[in-house]
Amino acid sequence: MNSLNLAIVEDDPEVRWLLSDYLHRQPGLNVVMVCESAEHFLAELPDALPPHVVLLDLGLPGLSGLEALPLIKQRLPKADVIVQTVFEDPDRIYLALSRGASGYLLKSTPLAQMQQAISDVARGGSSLSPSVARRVLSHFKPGTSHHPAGLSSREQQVFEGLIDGLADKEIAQRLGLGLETVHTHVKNVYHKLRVSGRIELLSRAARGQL
Amino acid sequence: MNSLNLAIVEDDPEVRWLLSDYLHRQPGLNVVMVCESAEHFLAELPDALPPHVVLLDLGLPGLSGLEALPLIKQRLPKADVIVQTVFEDPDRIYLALSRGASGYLLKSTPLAQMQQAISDVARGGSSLSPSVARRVLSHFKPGTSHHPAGLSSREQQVFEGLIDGLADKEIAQRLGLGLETVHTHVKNVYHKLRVSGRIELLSRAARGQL
DNA sequence: CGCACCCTCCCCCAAACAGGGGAGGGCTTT
DNA sequence: AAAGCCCTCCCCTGTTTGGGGGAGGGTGCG
Repeated sequence: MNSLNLAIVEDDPEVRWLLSDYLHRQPGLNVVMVCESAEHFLAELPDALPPHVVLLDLGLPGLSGLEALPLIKQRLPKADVIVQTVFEDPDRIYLALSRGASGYLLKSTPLAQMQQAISDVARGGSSLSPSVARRVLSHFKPGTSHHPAGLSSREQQVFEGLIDGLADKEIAQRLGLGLETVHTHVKNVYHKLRVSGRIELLSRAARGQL
Repeated sequence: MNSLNLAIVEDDPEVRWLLSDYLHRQPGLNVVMVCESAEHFLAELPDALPPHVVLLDLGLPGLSGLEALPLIKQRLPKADVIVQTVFEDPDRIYLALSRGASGYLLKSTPLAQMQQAISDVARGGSSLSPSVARRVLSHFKPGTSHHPAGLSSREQQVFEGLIDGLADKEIAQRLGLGLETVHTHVKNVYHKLRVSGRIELLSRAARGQL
């Protein structure tokens, strides 16, 4: 059980060689598949030892890594997929993570850290390159994510109160305003964000659509 | 410019000594403050070289690290704070990250990785211990978050309707129930999740506390 | 069998919310 | 000076929520 089955999916022959060569020599690591495309990987899956960890390049020709991810997770629900790429844009990161990637490493990652990441995910952890982690964390900072455009500064404050689940009355107290004033701002916020009310607003916020 | 000013806030004398001793010897690292409490740290800030990175223990007596974090970020907006703790619970992680932590390391982290983390954040990255990263990533998977325990199956369905921002009437239609029935389920969901109503429920969901 | 739990539906009522209107004062831009 | 936006407050109404009660039928367990 100490042997960890690893699959590598990477189109660049040189990188593929480097990776498989290095990782193959690591004790406890068993490189069971080395594929040049997601299609090959999926096709060869039934014939190979099921991998515990898949190292997946995002920039693949044909079926991209992003498209392949859900398919892989579907076939191997228990496997951990580490995504490896040069791309650092928030969209790709978000998509990869929401599709079940257990790690997101940039191609600049040294081989030793790559190996570390593999054993981290195998132990039930996750691994992110520092700059990727920074982007992920910025999602959690209220100041960064909750910034709908087009709202006046007062409306921003009222909006934050709404997100915090406060009643109009409480927002009024927090901001030192009259209830009716808050009511007006709230109505304007609804119009500008084109929601029908608090509940739709919060529901969208809960699902990251704001 | 190559010298990185570091502050350490840690109540355990032994850990404090270990950290400061090790980090002090690293080239390019300049340990400018070593404090046993957040209060000391804040008090001594004006007299010291402003740190670029703060290593902050969460389990401090008096002002906890979680409480101190916003204060530190307020005084040193450009500094990166790495939180260090034994705690691995989602609430604490979420709070620390939303209050601006640039890293979240468990106390089990080896000193060498600690140093790596410090230079990572100094370069504009972030660093998370693998198990923490896993929890953070699970936030991005839609399927994982919406599964509150203790709800009956009907209540689960009603709960999903609530998250989707539906009114009782709409939930009733979706599930083919009477309005009053939905009303009852909704009330039970509130009680079980201990929220005062839809708005608190959605507000918590929006902030990942559910 | 009794008990607990769930699902279903009903009544009542106070509070909050949504949406519509208006109105005065300030501020910048044209 | 006029127009436009923002902030402040007030009026009205109907609908929705939230919280309390009860009640009948189902299922499962000891």
